[in-house]
Amino acid sequence: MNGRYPIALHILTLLSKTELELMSSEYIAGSININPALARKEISNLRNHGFIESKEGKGGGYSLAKPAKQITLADIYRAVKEPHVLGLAKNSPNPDCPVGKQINKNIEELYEELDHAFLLKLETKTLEDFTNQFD
Amino acid sequence: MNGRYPIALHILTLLSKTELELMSSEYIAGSININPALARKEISNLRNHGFIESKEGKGGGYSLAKPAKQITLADIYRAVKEPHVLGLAKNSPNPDCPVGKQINKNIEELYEELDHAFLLKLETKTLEDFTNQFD
DNA sequence: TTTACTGTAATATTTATTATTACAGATGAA
DNA sequence: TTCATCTGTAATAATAAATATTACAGTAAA
Repeated sequence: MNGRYPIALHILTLLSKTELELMSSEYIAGSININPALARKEISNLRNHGFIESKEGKGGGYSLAKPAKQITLADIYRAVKEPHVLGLAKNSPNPDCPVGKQINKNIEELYEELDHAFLLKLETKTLEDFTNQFD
Repeated sequence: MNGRYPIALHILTLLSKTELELMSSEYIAGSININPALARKEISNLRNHGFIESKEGKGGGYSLAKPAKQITLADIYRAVKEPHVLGLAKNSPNPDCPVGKQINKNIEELYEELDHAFLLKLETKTLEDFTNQFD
């Protein structure tokens, strides 16, 4: 997996911690130490998932769209997730091999189960729980 | 994450399924549909972790080093794993930001807990369980 | 001593991720 | 109205990671 999950978590933590009305993408990007355009891209995704509200124009910026207590870490995961927690090989296994011809189905089933267990754990934690760990 | 986990699982499934004494890297690579050198590289890693035995020279090849029942999917995960199930950002967050200066510690703690829960689930499944799903 | 394997390194290629640049559109304020 | 400041998004470039390829030394059986 790539760095999208920690970045999303960072963004949402910032928004849940600020007393300011709106926070700019420049400040957010500066805190994470990434490019503002990249920050806006991830923010845009999080906004589409209903976590963030934005206001355009001068004095615009971002804020949480709902209380941190109502956002679980599983919700955030689903907003940025890869197809599966464990990686997928992009090869097409050999259909003439007894193992090759069945392995994709069996891996798929295993992964479904693992993803489910993983989300169950993430479900128990809210953004508020996470941000409460900060001073 | 990348395709190493499914590849490792594929290799070990093949070895647990074959009645042949030794299986060649060429056959293994052919079943997965990857390059033999890449297969040998992952095999080499799995051998270092005690899952596979190899024999060099003419008529050489690979076999399981211990019964599939004694290998859990968690063992395999640990042999190929990334630092964490969820991705890490490689950026250094801004130390002048109250959130930025603490987030790495808090993410690290979260990830430890998630990895632990994830491994607990993988621990319940053996390679034998997985290979039993094949005809 | 030839043949068929593994072991491993070096290199090339491809793909994925991240960064950069650019600019249209929105909004508030002078 | 017009300027300044912000978001939204696309296009492109740069970098990094994953994978493929090639090569060949070492080993062991026939």
